[in-house]
Amino acid sequence: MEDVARHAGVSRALVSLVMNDSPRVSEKSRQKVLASASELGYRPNLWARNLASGQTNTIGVMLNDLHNPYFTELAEGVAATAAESGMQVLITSGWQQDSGEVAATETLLNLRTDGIVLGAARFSGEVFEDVAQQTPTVAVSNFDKPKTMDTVCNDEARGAELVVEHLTNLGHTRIAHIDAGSAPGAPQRRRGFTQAMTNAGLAPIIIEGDYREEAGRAAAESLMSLHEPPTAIFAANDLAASGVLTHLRELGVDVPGDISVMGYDDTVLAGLGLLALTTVHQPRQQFGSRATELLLERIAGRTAAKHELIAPSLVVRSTTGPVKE
Amino acid sequence: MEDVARHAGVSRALVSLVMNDSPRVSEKSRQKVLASASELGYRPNLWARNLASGQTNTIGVMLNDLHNPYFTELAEGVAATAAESGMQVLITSGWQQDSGEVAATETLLNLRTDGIVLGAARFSGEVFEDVAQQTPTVAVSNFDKPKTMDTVCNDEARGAELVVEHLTNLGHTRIAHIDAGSAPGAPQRRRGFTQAMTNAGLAPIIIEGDYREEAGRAAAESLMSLHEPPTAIFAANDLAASGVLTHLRELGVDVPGDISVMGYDDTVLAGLGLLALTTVHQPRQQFGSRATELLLERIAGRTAAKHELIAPSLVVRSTTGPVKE
DNA sequence: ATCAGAAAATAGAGCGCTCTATACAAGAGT
DNA sequence: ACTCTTGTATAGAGCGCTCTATTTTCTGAT
Repeated sequence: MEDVARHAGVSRALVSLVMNDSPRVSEKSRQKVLASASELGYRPNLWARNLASGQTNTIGVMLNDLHNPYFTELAEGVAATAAESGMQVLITSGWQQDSGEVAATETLLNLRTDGIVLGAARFSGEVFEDVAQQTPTVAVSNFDKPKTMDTVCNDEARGAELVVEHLTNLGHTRIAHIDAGSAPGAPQRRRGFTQAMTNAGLAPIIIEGDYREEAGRAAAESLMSLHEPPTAIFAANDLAASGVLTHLRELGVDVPGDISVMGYDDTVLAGLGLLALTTVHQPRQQFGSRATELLLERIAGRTAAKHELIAPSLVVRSTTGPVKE
Repeated sequence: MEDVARHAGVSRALVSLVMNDSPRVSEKSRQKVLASASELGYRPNLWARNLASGQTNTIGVMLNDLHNPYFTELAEGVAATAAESGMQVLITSGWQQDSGEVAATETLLNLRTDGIVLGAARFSGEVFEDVAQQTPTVAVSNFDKPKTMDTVCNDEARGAELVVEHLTNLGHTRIAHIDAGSAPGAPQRRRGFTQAMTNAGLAPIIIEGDYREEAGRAAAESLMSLHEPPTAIFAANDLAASGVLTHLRELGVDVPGDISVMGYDDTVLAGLGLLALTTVHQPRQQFGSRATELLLERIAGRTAAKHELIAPSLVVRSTTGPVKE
C-alpha cells in the first residue's frame, strides 16, 4: 500500500479511500491510484483491513457434513442471500466427527465473522448457547427454542401430515411408518405421523429403522411378512424408501399397484427414473436464505430470539396410487 | 489480551507466548495466564495474529460446486491431510456461476491463505496461471500441465481402459460409449475408450450425450433402435447410466441378461439397490489428500511443477454379465 | 482581489497480535 | 564477593490497513 501511494504520488490514506470506493475522492486521483495499484499487482490484505476496521463483512457457515446435500443446499441459500448484502461467506465443516462441529465453530469464532449460521446436527442446542452469546447466531436445527439464538427449521410435523393426507386421499388406511429413532428430525416426523393418523381415526403402524437404505429394506421385509401387510409405507427418508422399493421389487410386488411407497426429503435419488419416488420436499435453500435474513437482522442489532418453521410441500411421482381393492 | 495480561499480573508478551505454547514459559505463569484467559472468556483474534505473524496456517480450497459429491469428497481429503499438519481449511465456492470461480479464488488470495487448492471445472488452466504466480497452488483438474502450479487428476484414460477390459473379458464386442462432449473429463474418457477399443481390435461406437440422466435415456433409445444394438453400454457417468437403465427397463430388456451397462464415477447412485451399477471408482478423497501433500511441499519451497495421475479402480455390481449367445 | 465554505487530501493514532532484542533474576563457577 | 551462564519475563517496534481530525486546495460569489 505504501508502495502504491508512493508510486501514485499520494498518501496512504488516499489509497485506502480509493480501495473502499469512497465518494470523497476526485476522479483524477482515483484513476491514478487504480493505475498504480494494478501496475504493482497490489491487492488489499483482508486480515489487516478487517483488523483495522473491526468488522469482517463475512458470515461464517458451520456445516455438519459436506456430503449431505441437505447442508450444501443450505449453504447455497446462505451464499445467495449474503451476496445480496455484499457479504462474503466462509464455510467450515465438522467432517462428521463428533468433535468436529465444535472445533469448526471455534474457528469461525476466532475468525470474528460478523455472524454464524449453524448447520448442526450432532448436538443439542445447549452446546452452542455460549457461542450465540459471543456473536450473532442462527441455527438451522430443531433446537428447543433457545433464547440466545434464532432457529429456522422444517415443519416436520406438517410434512408427516402431508404424507398422511396424500395417502388417505388415495384410500389407504393401513399405513406404516419406518422411523429413524433419535436421528435429526426423526422424532418430529414420527410424532407428526402418529398425530395425523390419530386425527384421521387410523391406527399408526410404526417400525424401527434409520436413515440408511439397508434399514428400509429390512423394515420392508418385516412389514411384508405380517398377516395383514400395510397398503402404504412411509419411509424415514428417500434412502430408506429406496431400500423398501428394492425389497418389494425382489418380492415381485407391484408399486404402486399393490402397495404405495413414500420417501421424505426429495433428494436427487427421488427424481431418478428408476425410483420416481413420491416424497416430501424441503425447501433447503430457503432455510439458508431465511436464516441469513434473520442473521442480518441480528447483526443490525435485534436481540429477541425468533424461531421459524418453514412449510414443506408434496412431490407426487410414481410410487403412490389408489389402494388396491 | 491486554486485560488478560493485567488480570494475570504479567506482560502482554507473556500471554502471547502462552497462547502459542512456547516452551520458554514457566509452568506457574502458564497456569496463571490460562486461568485468567478462560475466566475472562478471551480468545485470540485470528486476524490480528495472522497479520502480525505474516502467516495464516490456513489453506484455501476453491470448489466449483458444492452439490457435486466429487468436490466435497475432494475437500474432505484436503481437510484430512491438512489437519495432520495442523492447518486450517477454508472453503469458498463458485456456486456454479461463471464468474464465481474467479471471485472465490480472489477471496482466497485476499485472505492470504498459505496456499490454494483449486477444484475448478469451468475454465482452462490459463485463467489460474497468475493466481499460481502469487501463491502456492495445486489444481485438481485436467489442466494441460501448467508450469506455475501442480496438478492432480484422475487417469481417465486408464478408467476407460478398465471398462473396455472388463466388458471384453465378458465377451462383449459391440460396445457403445455415451460421451459428454467437452464437459470436464469427458474428452479424456472418450479418447481412452476409443484407444482401448482399437487396441482390442474392436470398432468403437460413440453416441453424443452429456452428464445428465435424460441424456442417458435418449442415447439408450437411439442405441436400441439400431439394426444391431450394442450388447454393452458404457455411459458418460453414473447419472447417465441411470437414464440408460430406466429406458431399458421400460423396454423390458433384461440387464445384465440381454445387455450390460456401466457407469463412471461410483457416486452414491451406483450403490443403490435398484441400480446396483457396475462402475469405475475415482479415489476422490485421495485426490484431495495428494493435492494437499503437494501443496505443503510447495509451501515449504519447491517450485518445480509436478503433475500426477491417480489410478481409478473397477467396482463390479450387477449390471454387467457375460454377453448373450 | 478577497474570502467563506465545500471538496479533496493527509497525518497519525490505533486495531490486537507477534517477535526481536533486552532486562532481570537465580544459581554455577572461581 | 565477583562475573558468567541459563532460564524467564518484558519493552516496544512493527504487521497493513482504517478512520477521525486536520490541513490544504479549489471553487464561486462578492
